[in-house]
This record gives sequence, C-alpha cells and structure tokens, in this order.
Amino acid sequence: MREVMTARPFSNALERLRSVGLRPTRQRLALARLLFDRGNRHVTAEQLHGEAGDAGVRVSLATVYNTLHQFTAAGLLNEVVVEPGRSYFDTNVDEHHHFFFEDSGRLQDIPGNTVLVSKMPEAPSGTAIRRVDVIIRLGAGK
Amino acid sequence: MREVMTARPFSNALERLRSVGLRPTRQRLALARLLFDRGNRHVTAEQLHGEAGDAGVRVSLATVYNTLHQFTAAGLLNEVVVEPGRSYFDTNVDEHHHFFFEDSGRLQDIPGNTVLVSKMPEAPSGTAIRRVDVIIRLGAGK
DNA sequence: TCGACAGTTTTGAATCGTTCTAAATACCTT
DNA sequence: AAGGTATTTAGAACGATTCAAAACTGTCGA
Repeated sequence: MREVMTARPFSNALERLRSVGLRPTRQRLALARLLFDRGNRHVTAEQLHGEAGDAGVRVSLATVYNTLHQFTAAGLLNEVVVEPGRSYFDTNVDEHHHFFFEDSGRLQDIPGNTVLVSKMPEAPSGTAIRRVDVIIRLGAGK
Repeated sequence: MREVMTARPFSNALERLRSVGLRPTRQRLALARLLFDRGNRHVTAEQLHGEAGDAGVRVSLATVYNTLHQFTAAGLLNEVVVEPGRSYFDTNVDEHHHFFFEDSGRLQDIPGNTVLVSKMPEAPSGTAIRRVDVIIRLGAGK
C-alpha cells in the first residue's frame, strides 16, 4: 500500500511549528517528530506519551495533551472520536474517512476515493457544516 | 415534523422486554417506557437517570447503565459516540445517520433519504462491516 | 402458596481518560 | 545576564463509567 504524498510546505518539525506560530520547545519538537516523521498515524495521548518515553524524551502527560490540542487547533491534527472515553489524533488532515477495528481498537484511514457520500442534507438553519465523519466499524469476519 | 411510524411487533414496554428475553422488572419497565413511549430519542445515561427521578421512579445510576447496555446488546438501542467521554443511546435502530450540534452537544437524526453513501470500500480481509456511521458536525453558521 | 435460587438492583468505592492548578522552568528579547 | 511571558510539570481534581459485594425480587417447582 502506498502513501499519497501530499505536497506540504514543511520539510521538518521546526518549520511546521513556526508555520503555525507555536514556539519550538524541546517537547513540542520531539512530539512533532514522533507524529509527523513517519507517515500517517492515529495515536492516543497515552500512546504518544509512551512513545516519547521509549524514545528517551521526558515529557509529562499533561504536556502531551496540551500539545495534541494545540496541534489540532492549529490544523496540524484531526481529532477522531470512535469510542467512549478515548480520543484519537490523526496526522492526516485531508478529507478522508476511517475504518475502526472494534476488536483491537485500531483506527485506519480509508483510501481516499473508495467512500463517496453522494448526497448530503441541508444544514439546519442557523448552522453550518463543520465536518463530515464516516466511520466504518469492523468486526471479526469470515 | 412527523414521526415515521415503523411497524413494530410491540405495543408496549412489557412485550418489548419479553421479546428480547429480559426479565420485566420494575426498573427496566420504567426505563423502557421513558425511552420508547415518546418517539425517537437520543439520551445519555445521566439524562435518563434524571428523567426517571423526575418521573418518581427510583433507579440507581448503575442500573441505568446496565439497562442501557442490555438494551443495546439486545438490539433495542444503538450507542452513538460523538464526543470523547460521553455516550448517547438512540432509540432508532434503523439505518440512519446523525447531525451533531457541537455547541449544544445535541444529537439529531438525519431524515432517512437525505444522506447517501453511494460508494463503499471492501472490508479488509478477515473483517466484516458491522455498521457505518455518518456524523455531520454542525457549528453556528449564518 | 411457599421456598429457594438465580437474576437484578443498589451503594459506594474504584477506575479510566482527561483537565486543572499552582509552582517551576525555559525561551526570547534586550 | 536579566526580565517577562509562554510553557511545562506534578499532582490533585474531575466526570463518566464500571466494579464488587451485599440486599432484594421475580419465577418456578413442590
């Protein structure tokens, strides 16, 4: 399976932070590298905190949460909710949808052109559509 | 706005419980009535617990949770997750999708024929599609 | 009708992921 | 190097949900 190479004006974590106006601290740089230097990822805060630890980076869990939310607000990440009580952060911020493996709790991008929502309702008056999420829930199958 | 009258083989809470093999206890009957006797609803456990209290029915919060999960397992309810840390239970178990009002945290059914997912990916091998959720997130708009 | 037993409910404590708070520290400008 | 603000930290706090053990209730057979 190939990665779609989205042309981005960033070559690395530092520029990515600069581009959204976040001070490049040691922690944010380390987290940005973990998140963005290895293709598309879907991580929870706890996971990322674990990875940072494994990589020898000392970061508190609170900072991981802060950073994930700042990145999300800045448009570098998308928050995806599929299970009660747990948030996933997706490094792919393009329009796309997800498979959710109910058994393992894993989340996976659905290749861009294989889902199509061809008909959409009007937004109720006074509201505007912020985002459309399609989640295909999977179970063990034959 | 009119309710679509889905033809059901149940006329009341008692039969509904019997049909799925759950003992008709005082608590389950009361909750079933609150849930199903007033058209389609989207409730959280806390909300339902509150309504029971208002209606003069003594039920513990733990029982509300147990009952919601039993009803869901029995196919009488659908659990919908749109926000981290809170589950909604939907009395409409037919194929349909949702509007989510991000400001108020309210969930609303999208009329049946106004969303169409016209193209679907294959389920990854070894898995089967359990359910497809489409959530249209709404914000304040002009 | 009466027990008895399994199924249910209850209370309160426990757990989970997440957020908050206040103090300590780091980054950046001068 | 100092100063001031942004950031990070540890730990407490929080809200929704689950758990555990004891009390209760519905049902079925005698």
